[in-house]
Amino acid sequence: MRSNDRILPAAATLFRQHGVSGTTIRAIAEAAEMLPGSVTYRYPTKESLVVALMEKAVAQVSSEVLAAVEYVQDPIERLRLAMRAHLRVLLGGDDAVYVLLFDWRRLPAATRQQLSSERHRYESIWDGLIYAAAASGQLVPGLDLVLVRKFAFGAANSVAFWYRPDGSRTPDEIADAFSVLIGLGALSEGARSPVSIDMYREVGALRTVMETTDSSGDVHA
Amino acid sequence: MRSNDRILPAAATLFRQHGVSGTTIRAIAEAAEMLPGSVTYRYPTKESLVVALMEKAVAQVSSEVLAAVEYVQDPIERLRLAMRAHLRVLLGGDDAVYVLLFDWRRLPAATRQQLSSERHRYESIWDGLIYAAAASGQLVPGLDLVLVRKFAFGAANSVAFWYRPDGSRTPDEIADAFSVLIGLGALSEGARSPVSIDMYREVGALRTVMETTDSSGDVHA
Amino acid sequence: MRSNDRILPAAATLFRQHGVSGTTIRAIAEAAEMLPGSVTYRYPTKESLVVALMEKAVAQVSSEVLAAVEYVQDPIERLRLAMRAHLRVLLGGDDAVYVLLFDWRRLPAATRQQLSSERHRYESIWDGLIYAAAASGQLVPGLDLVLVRKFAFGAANSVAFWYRPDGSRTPDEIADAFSVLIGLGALSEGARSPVSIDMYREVGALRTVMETTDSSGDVHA
Amino acid sequence: MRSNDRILPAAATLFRQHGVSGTTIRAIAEAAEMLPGSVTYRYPTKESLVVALMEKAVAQVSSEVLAAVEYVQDPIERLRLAMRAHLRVLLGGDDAVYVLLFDWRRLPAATRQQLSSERHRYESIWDGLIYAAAASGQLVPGLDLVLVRKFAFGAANSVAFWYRPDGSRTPDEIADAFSVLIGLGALSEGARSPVSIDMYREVGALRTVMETTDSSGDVHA
DNA sequence: CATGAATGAGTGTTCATTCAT
DNA sequence: GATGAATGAACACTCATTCAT
Repeated sequence: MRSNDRILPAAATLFRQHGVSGTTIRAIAEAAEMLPGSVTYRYPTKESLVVALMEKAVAQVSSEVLAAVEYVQDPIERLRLAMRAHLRVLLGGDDAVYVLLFDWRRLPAATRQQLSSERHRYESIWDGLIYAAAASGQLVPGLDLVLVRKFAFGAANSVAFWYRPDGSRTPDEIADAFSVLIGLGALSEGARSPVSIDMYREVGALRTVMETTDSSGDVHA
Repeated sequence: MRSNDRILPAAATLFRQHGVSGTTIRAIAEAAEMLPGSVTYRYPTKESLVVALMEKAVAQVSSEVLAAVEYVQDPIERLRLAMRAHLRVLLGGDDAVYVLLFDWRRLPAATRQQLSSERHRYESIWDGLIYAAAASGQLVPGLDLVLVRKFAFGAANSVAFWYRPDGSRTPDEIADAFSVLIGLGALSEGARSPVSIDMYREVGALRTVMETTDSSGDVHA
Repeated sequence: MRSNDRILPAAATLFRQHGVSGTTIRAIAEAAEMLPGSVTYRYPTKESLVVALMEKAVAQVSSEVLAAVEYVQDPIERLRLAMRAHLRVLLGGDDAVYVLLFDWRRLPAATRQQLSSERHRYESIWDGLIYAAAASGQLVPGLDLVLVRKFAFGAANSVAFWYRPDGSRTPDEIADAFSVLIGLGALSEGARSPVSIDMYREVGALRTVMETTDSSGDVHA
Repeated sequence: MRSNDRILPAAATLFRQHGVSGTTIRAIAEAAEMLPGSVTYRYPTKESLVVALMEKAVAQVSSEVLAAVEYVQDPIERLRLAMRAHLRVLLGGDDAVYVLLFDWRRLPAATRQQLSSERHRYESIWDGLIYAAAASGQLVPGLDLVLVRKFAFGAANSVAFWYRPDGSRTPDEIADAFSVLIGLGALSEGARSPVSIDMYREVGALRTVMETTDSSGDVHA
């Protein structure tokens, strides 16, 4: 039980960096300061390691999101807090969540099946939040809620591609901005007033910012 | 000159399904109805295949987006049409774009460097579109354009995770729905919610809907 | 620890027969009654195998030569005994020394560098022996010692090309004959010509003799 | 017939540097500024290339040695001139001879058989020279002539390992020194007079010389 | 004559996994 | 619990050779 603590984080970090199939048991063992045989001793197959990692990740993000909205009633506020919690976990340094996000599609079908109940539990949480917000009439009317949900998650999870801890915005600030975009259709509100000169500057700086954040390997294409 | 045509699509499809490191040259050769040595004859290394694929992908998506906006003046309409073109290419069956999107981060740094100029060219197209929209005064002033852009691309690209050609919505409908969500255009018919709010009463029902669209292996956790 | 003992001799024998680049890891594994992966497990690269082999060879020939001259004072006798020891090791069945001799030039420069200190140590032994003989005044003065040394080693090492264990002369006899040729010692029995000058009258007869000793694949062209 | 001129020298040079099995048809083609298929067009197999090369080499060295001794009668002088001619060809830049020397043992038995008549013709030349010298009574008495011959060739051919065109001795000078050592048993002659101080200097310099000549990849062990 | 696309056997090496210790 | 030697299938890649053009 002791070295378990070392294997899982080491595997998560490597999986995040190189993907599951791009990571070797040897590399995990080395990062965990063990021998390959010892890793296999605890996790008989590579897949079992992935499963353990994903179970841990979904449990963590679920509990964090639930805790965040626990004492709040307003549906929109609940969505906002949930988004904050989701991004906090995603960006907060736990590499396990990345694996859950970006290697899920490439897991063998059998493994996906095995993990689906945990994932469904987390998705149900969000389903409830979105349903409640829609039922309260505070979301963009007329849109397919399923589509809204997919867009929201896609955008939120893609933050992991470009977020850098030393950047200018905190996870909470990013989450709040996204909540506005999802929940209010913000761009459509208000008059089509001319933009200020300041905005030009910002757009002019856009490329520069992208160059900077891009060094982490992100693709915005 | 003849088999070149077969290698690239075969590789793209397999890369999309299993990732670059999860795809073997042998598998590509088999899919292209060749021998492994013949694949290596044309693309001396696996990486050169990836590079060729990405170059093709970015060239294609660039030209499609440029063509889509060519004869349109209104900046908002241009953005909306660009999003349509982007999603059309992304979802339209050319697996190469998937690779560009989802394996970029795991490419060796040297390879990324090699491709970065092409990618930047495409990103510049979007920068120009966004800049023009902002300059025309048709966007809500005061918004963080960088975040809006990241949100939009994250959401748009994530469609690739769950889109299925046999689904109920075309790429254009999805693109329009997204444009509406972020306030750029009118709601197209297909993007309207096919179900009433009443349907969502039971969260359990929502889950069923998701399972259907999700079976492609997407994870929104 | 167990199979290590089998890999090195197997590799030495094959390297000697087919050269380093003409020998496959698979062939070595087969000769050592293992699987290719097991050979690579112990010697991660082919080159590391060559290095290990050469290190072993030079250590062995060094210690044998040093042991042979240990209790002898006369510089000429020391040279004669050293030549005996050198040929004994070279011809004595340890194929590793062959590799050291005949594949050295084709090793990658980096590998040669890695091994050069060991080789130099052995060469220094001979330098010392030659220097002492010269200093004792027992060599013909005025000779180019450098050329003598090169001649001696060239001739001695070339014995490996044609020597056969089942031949009529022992390594010691060959060594003594060479010592006589270059004026270092008395003629041993075995090195005396087994045939009279008369036998050479017919050059055709000489050819027959050569063919017999030459069948190991030597070329004197 | 035109590009033949390019293939053979290119192959010889590469064979010398990396050995026959260490040289690829691709590399030869590249050095000859052709394509791999074009090399195979002229020499259907790699082995046929080796055979052509060796035939050329042995023809050349044979004719040069025969020409050198043509008008000379004295057996010892004939040996000396033959050694000069042999070394001149060996060191004179024609890489083909190297192949004949150092890869002969590793040729397939069938190929060796195919070339043996040419080789035998050259060896017979030397057999005649040595026999005549022995019959004239001018060689070291009592030694096995076959052994003398083997030593002489071994020493002479090993010069190729360390000779450098920019060195301090010409091929002819080296050949003459070797002729003395073979033909006269020079070291045994004369009184055992003390060596001069100059000789110490020379021996002291031995190591330095070796270091220098060694950079070509020679091993004297 | 020469090309170069294609082959298929083979290369050195990797890797998840097993198992005796 | 943990080790590390050993496995054997698989991997990316190489290579001499073939052959239609």
